[in-house]
Amino acid sequence: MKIATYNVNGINGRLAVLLRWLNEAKPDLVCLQELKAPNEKFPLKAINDAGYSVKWHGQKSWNGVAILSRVGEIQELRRVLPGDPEDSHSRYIEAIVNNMIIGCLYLPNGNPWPGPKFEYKLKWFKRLTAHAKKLLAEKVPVALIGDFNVMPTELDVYKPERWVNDALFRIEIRDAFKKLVEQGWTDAIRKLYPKERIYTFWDYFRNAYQRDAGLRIDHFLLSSQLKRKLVNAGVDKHVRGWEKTSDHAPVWIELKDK
DNA sequence: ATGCCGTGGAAACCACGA
Repeated sequence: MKIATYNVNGINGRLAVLLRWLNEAKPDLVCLQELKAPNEKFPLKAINDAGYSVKWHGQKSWNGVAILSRVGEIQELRRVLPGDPEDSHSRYIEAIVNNMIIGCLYLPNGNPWPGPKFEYKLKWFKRLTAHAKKLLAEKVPVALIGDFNVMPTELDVYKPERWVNDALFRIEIRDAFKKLVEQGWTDAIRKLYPKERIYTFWDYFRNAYQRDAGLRIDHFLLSSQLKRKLVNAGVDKHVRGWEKTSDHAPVWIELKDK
């Protein structure tokens, strides 16, 4: 079972890149973020033709998340993170697939700090943490997957000192991530590669990709039932070098069947 | 230290991203 996450930065603008990568990597499940398309402009036929069924939650211009599967039915559980009826951003979708609960998320960016966007990010993180606790209490295989917009440690940033006042690296956000993980989640990439510099995002400008000036912000958090099955993980870094590509690269994990 | 690049949407600029 290969599960991937990919912030596509506009699913229609990146459709050729997405399809090329799906065909090459052949993930069984995929969590997508930043669709940047309203529900009716989701490229359903192209995704189906690539062999995937899909549940998605779009929004005009911004955000948008989707879960793709080529291995089993996607049983949607929710498309809103609980805790704020006023929140209109499409940043969360959750489903049962292959006897797992998959929570696909796009956490708010939060810049600039300080300000209302940063406060929204902190609140969203608290809501996620509360919901994550309930998911763990169900004692079933569950994964929280997506663009968390946080570099958990200094190992996850090319130049940590330049990012200390950025909303992706502010200590409040790193603490929020730490608190979430300490509920009992496993950061899959760090579990397998505790000391390596691994990035999942490179800015479009200043030749960030060529300089490998990257960030690790796309994560897999696994419950204990899935941690046991974790056998491999990686970043499809070369996809970031393709024409018309996203600023994120796809990230993936492999779980053994039993 | 910075939006230098790139998207979508509206309108030939703006909001937003990380």
